[in-house]
Amino acid sequence: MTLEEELKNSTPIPPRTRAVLNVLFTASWLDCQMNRDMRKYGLTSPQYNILRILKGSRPDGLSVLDIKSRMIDRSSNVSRLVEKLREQGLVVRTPSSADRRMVVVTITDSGLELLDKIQKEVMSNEEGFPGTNLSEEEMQQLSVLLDRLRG
Amino acid sequence: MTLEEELKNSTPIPPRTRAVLNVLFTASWLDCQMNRDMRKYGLTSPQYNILRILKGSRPDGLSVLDIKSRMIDRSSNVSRLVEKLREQGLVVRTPSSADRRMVVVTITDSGLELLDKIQKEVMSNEEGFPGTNLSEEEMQQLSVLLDRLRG
DNA sequence: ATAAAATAAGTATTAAAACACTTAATTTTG
DNA sequence: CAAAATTAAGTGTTTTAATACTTATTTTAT
Repeated sequence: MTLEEELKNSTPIPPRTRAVLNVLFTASWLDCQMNRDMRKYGLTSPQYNILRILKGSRPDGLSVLDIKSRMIDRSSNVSRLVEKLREQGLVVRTPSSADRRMVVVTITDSGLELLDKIQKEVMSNEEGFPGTNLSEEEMQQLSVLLDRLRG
Repeated sequence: MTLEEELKNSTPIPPRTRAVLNVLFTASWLDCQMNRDMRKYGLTSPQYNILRILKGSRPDGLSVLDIKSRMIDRSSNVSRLVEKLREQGLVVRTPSSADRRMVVVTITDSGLELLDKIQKEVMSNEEGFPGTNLSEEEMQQLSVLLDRLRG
């Protein structure tokens, strides 16, 4: 379905505007799917995002600011999101002894298990996620265009 | 700047995941810019979106549900957004005589003026918006890939 | 014609985002 | 070394989003 069909637009949209709207619309569509999928596991999509980041920085963990700088949506309030994850036992907060302002956040075994389970069940599910619509090369091409769009 | 640089990712991300993250990240970046620009005019980005939709459906206007179906972010609460716009005199709500459940929303002259002003000042501003980073063909190519990604 | 189902809009409530502000610790500078 | 500036994390407050629910109207089915 093209963007014009999705947005029921009668008049054709100029290419640049169309590309911008399409990025926004596709992201909203993806986020909606992700939130729906994550919900089953008691997570929101930014919470999932944090777990994914922390998995990649094992076993050291990351400070709150480091997490923030790696997040997709940088306007998120990381302190509160981390606290929610901590309540569920998915991460641990360790005050840093080197710099006592800092707190190092680490993913727990339980958090890793949940993340692996989600990635196994959801991300690899062809229906639940953008699957075989684009080839691997086209996926790469898409990323190149997006990287360049941002300048 | 590539996504890996933006997200400070040490390990390379597989193409499919990278494309998905890239769409989400780029959209967040765009939305952030839009919100910053719209703010000067007393609008949020979904409010701007509604004005843009209503401009395209002059002079008939649209029902609340029709607006919703044309919006980028379909989870928005259109009733309340329309009410905000009405308070600012940018749209008018007219109860439909054919179906008294329906309300037809129309953009006012004042709304049109504001929209034109924004599009003139912001959207055409090369700095303020994704400008010449991609050629027109590449913009089209990007849209084609995104349309296909959604299936 | 009437009861049941469906639809449109709006609202109430809860959860989350946005934004500025506070506190505590560290670094810089004079 | 001490005061000022900077940095890290967290909190308070106001908006906004998400979800389910309510009301009014219209359509469908009996």
